Amino acid sequence: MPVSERVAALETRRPKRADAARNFDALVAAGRAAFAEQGSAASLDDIARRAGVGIGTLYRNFPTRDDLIETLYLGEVDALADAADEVAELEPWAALRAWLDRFVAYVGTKHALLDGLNRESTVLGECRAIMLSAGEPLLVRAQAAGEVASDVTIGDVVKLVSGVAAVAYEDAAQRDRVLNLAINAIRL
Amino acid sequence: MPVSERVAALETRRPKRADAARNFDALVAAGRAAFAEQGSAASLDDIARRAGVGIGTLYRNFPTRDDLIETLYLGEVDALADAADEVAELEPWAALRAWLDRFVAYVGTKHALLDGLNRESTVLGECRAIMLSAGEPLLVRAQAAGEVASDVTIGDVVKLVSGVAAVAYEDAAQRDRVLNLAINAIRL
DNA sequence: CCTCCGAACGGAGAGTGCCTCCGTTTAGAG
DNA sequence: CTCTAAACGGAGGCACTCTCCGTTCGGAGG
Repeated sequence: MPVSERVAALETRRPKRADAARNFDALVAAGRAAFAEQGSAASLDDIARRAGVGIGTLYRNFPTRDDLIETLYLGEVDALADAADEVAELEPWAALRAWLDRFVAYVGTKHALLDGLNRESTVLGECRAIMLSAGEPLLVRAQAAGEVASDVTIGDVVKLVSGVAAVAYEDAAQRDRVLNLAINAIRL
Repeated sequence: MPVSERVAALETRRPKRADAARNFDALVAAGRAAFAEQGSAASLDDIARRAGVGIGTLYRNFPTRDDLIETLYLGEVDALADAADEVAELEPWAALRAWLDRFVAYVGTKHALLDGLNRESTVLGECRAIMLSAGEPLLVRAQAAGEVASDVTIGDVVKLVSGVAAVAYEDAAQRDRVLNLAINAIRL
């Protein structure tokens, strides 16, 4: 099943009545903005206010805080899966490396994604799986080209890189140094 | 200045009047227990209750939530600094590796420590510095023995390892695989 | 041993956030 | 245009953080 379909299958949340769909979209937009600004501590009351709907409406669409986060997360996973296609024409190692860099950059701005990566949840698990299957061909190709150890899995690589990407560094130079260290660790 | 003194210098919080000192200790013990059980979401009300003191007393000793966390953190840093001495007699690489393993194990159980590692704060900054100077000799020795690349700093190593230690893994095997990957990344 | 005062105590209450419940409104099918 | 099921939204209950201040008590001085 292609990625787009797998993502669509998870998007069953969006209601069909015109007003409800409008509110759903407003909530997602407000949620995205709030989490970007205030990190994972964003207040749901505040998100409802920004979206111009009552708190009740927020909770009807997203019964728990995690439900909302899951929906936001879905969009980000989607973007990451697209990135895997975009780098497909590069040389094997360069392609994998470029995707991982993209992953790191993405994770840096959207910190909520990282929290999600470690969280327990059916939807989030499926998201993780979607992302891993987007990256896997890149890893396999690099392994086939003899550039990466054959005993690492895409799951290992993502855990490694996401762990390193989550840390707060002194400065950009240290960040790059450590990130290089980590990514080169899988290289033969 | 030896580690014990640097730690002591940060312990100026503890009050001197008998009842106050008793309460301070009770709060620290309760805090340690609560954070161990419930993670970083532990409630301060609950901690005060466990310690058998009023919430007011908690706040007098620790004006903010972070003040309490800092104090708990201090004890953990202390333990890690001791660990560096304990492994000093091993071979250069083995000693560094053993200390990092200890670090990872510690961080695994006391998750609050990791949050602290990334947080902005004077006291926490000093704690970090204490921990780094405890680990540095081990790294330098391994570098002198030609076992570790000479251009990595102890700061880099700790960031790398703590990032990787913070991730939630599928199982212990994956955790070990990725951890090995990361630690061997600095090896020559 | 007693007095006394400033340090320490502790809990009521204000502020804020999460989430539920239910009376009111409204989209859109017939 | 009517009518009903779906959607709305905010008041209110509960939990937690933090402040404020009247009450208690440790321990120094007599």
